[in-house]
Amino acid sequence: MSTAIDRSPEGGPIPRGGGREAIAAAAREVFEQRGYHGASIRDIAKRAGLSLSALYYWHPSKQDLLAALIEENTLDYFRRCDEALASAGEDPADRLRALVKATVEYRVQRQTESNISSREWRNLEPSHEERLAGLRTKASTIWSDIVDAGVEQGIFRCEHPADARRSAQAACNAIAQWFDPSGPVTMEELVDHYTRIVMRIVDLRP
Amino acid sequence: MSTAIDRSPEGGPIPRGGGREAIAAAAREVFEQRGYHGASIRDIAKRAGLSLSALYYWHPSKQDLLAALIEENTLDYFRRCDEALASAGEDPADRLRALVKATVEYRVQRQTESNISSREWRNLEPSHEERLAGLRTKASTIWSDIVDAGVEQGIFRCEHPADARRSAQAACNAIAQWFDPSGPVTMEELVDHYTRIVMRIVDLRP
Amino acid sequence: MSTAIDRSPEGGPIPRGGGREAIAAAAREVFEQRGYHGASIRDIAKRAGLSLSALYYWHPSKQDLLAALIEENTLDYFRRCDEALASAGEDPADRLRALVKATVEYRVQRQTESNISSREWRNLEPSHEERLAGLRTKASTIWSDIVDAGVEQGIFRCEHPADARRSAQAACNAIAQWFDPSGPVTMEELVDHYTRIVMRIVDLRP
Amino acid sequence: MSTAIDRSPEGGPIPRGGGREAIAAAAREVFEQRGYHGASIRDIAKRAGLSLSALYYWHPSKQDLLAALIEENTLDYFRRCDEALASAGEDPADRLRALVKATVEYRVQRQTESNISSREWRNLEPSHEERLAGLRTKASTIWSDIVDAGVEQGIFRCEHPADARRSAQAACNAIAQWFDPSGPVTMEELVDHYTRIVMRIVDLRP
DNA sequence: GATGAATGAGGGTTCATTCAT
DNA sequence: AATGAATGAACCCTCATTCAT
Repeated sequence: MSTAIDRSPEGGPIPRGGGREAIAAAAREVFEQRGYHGASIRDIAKRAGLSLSALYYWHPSKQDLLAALIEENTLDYFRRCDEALASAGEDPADRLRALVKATVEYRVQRQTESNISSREWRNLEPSHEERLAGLRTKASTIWSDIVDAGVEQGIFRCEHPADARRSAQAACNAIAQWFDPSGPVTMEELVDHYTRIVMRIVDLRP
Repeated sequence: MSTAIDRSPEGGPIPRGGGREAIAAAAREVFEQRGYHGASIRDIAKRAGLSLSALYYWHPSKQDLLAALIEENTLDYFRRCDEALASAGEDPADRLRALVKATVEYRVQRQTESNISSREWRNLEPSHEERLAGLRTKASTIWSDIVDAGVEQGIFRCEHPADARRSAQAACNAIAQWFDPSGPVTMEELVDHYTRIVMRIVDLRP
Repeated sequence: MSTAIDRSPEGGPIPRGGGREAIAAAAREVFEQRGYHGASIRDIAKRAGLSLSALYYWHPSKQDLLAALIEENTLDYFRRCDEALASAGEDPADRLRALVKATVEYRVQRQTESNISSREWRNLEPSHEERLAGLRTKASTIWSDIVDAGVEQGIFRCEHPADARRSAQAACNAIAQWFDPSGPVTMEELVDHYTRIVMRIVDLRP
Repeated sequence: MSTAIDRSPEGGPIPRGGGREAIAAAAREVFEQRGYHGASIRDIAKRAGLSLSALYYWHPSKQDLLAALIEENTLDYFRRCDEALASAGEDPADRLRALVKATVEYRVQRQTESNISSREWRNLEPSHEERLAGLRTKASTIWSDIVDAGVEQGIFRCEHPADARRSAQAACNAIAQWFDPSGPVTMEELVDHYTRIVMRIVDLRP
């Protein structure tokens, strides 16, 4: 239901807290809907219920805002992965199941953040890209470490672990693009489906 | 027919044949590098070695240019798919192998076009989006028809065909994002790898 | 007399010619009146009777506009000096008289340009400053060459040629700041007065 | 009394005594380096080591800050002139020597202040300009009174006292623009040089 | 087929200033 | 005596687009 204030085409205004977080929340939505270059800083400010200049009080530039968002999202995802893996034991199959579960859940619960992170990396300027390069690497190694271990131990029989890893990641990441929270599929079901798919991709034999 | 050679990855205008194709070629590169909103019509004209107004002689607007590109790319991809499927027989496994082959080859040979199509659909304005909606649908059904047939016939044993189809597509489409033509992997190897992966995703049992 | 169009607080609009020169003329006036940082590119466009974007069609930036103006002014001044000196013979006293005449006339006839050049050098960004550094040097040497020659030949008896040169230049340059074209003093008188003063500064003895 | 030491030519906040003077010192530097319109009140606050709002506690606006600075500088200069003239006797030549000495010393010792005063008068808004108009006048009459007296008494033989006065002032004032405290010329030498030059400008005959 | 010149809207950003605390 | 947070106006500049030629 739209409010009297014309600031939000859908979902109502977002007065979730003081400046900094209100802006971040608004930026997440606008960046997701319009993309980095299609998003105007004025839209973000309006959506946040703040003036244009207030935005600059909290964030030095549109770029920094994007970089901050991406960094925050990525760290949040890693935190979830690390927690899941910490209680997953040593077995590569168990670890991979935990990683798939953490990833699918993140893609579903943090759909907006997932889409921003995957689409807008390319719009980071060199300085930020370099600063965050380590995160990109980790996003790959967190998967390949497990897949490689499983292959080494003979648990996963896929012949091309690199492509298997890329396929598994691509499949899980794509969820954020099409998942409809109001649709019939639950997150638990998705976790189940994608766990099976990924296990077949790496060719786990029982 | 445009060749693989007429691509200049960085800098320098492209004094290809006549206006229309020069503009399309330039637009492909600029849209891929900067994204639709990040790309300026001036950049495209400059890259095409033409004046700004010449561009408007051939294309009525930036939007139309994008829509034309996406449509062209998609039709090209479908042509390849249709050809491959025409000579593939009736067996769902054979047909899926043919589709994977056509898709992987397209992602490798038409990397730029692939990336534009997947990234920039969202920047089509409603009128164009509606006009091209059928293409989007076909991009799914071309896969799901085969997967569903295979499942029905008991050839593919995957329990969740919709998710299997999405995973297979996501895996193949992602190739355009990371493939490095100067890297060690050949297209033929990729076709082989991804065929195996997709067959495992749909759970083909020999 | 002000016109119906509200674009010029004084002096009426300046439709002296096509884009480029109209802008330069407007920029000269606005830069002189408000200084570089105090001048807004919008004011300049309005004064030139053009849109804001037309200005950018002709000049890539406010900085370039300033640099172009300064360069143009300075070259114009040097042209006058060179002509005057070319027909002045070898005698340092004659040459200095010619230089004073050329300078005073330029300060009077090109008052606006003179003031911009002297005040706004400091607002040139490094790249432009470096490019134009040679002009700055010449503006000094054109004077000091003559003064030094006169001192060497015993014609000028001033003990401190460097300070004499600086004083003479400062005196002549200041004219542009206070000269009132509607006042009682004519340019010819000024040339006469300042010639005498400069001759005394370098201590010419008859 | 402020000393010559409390000047930090580049960078670093200035944690001098209390707010008011810290701000004035910072403003002097920033106004000199960037000019009134090029200077930002934020730069000044930062340089003063204070918050933006603290600056507004002490000075009601950027304009007032500029006016206060100019007034202070000018009064300081006049104080020095008056002291010098008070102990100079009645002879116009002696008085002129004293004025040159006081002026050159001020231009050298208060280079920043000199440059602000000469460059930024034009950026005073009408109300302040009117209030300080008397100071501008005095800056002229303090020189012309002496020159005129000398001419009347037949001590100075220059034919055009007004231009002589302007030239002398321009020569002395320019010192602040080029003087390099780390250079080879001492202030005492400069006083000597410029005294001779001014005496020749007014055509003192021994 | 193609151009040079121009435009109005909007881009990101900085400004001097204010106000509750 | 000083601050952090916020504002509206204005900044320089770039955008997609148009139009007479």
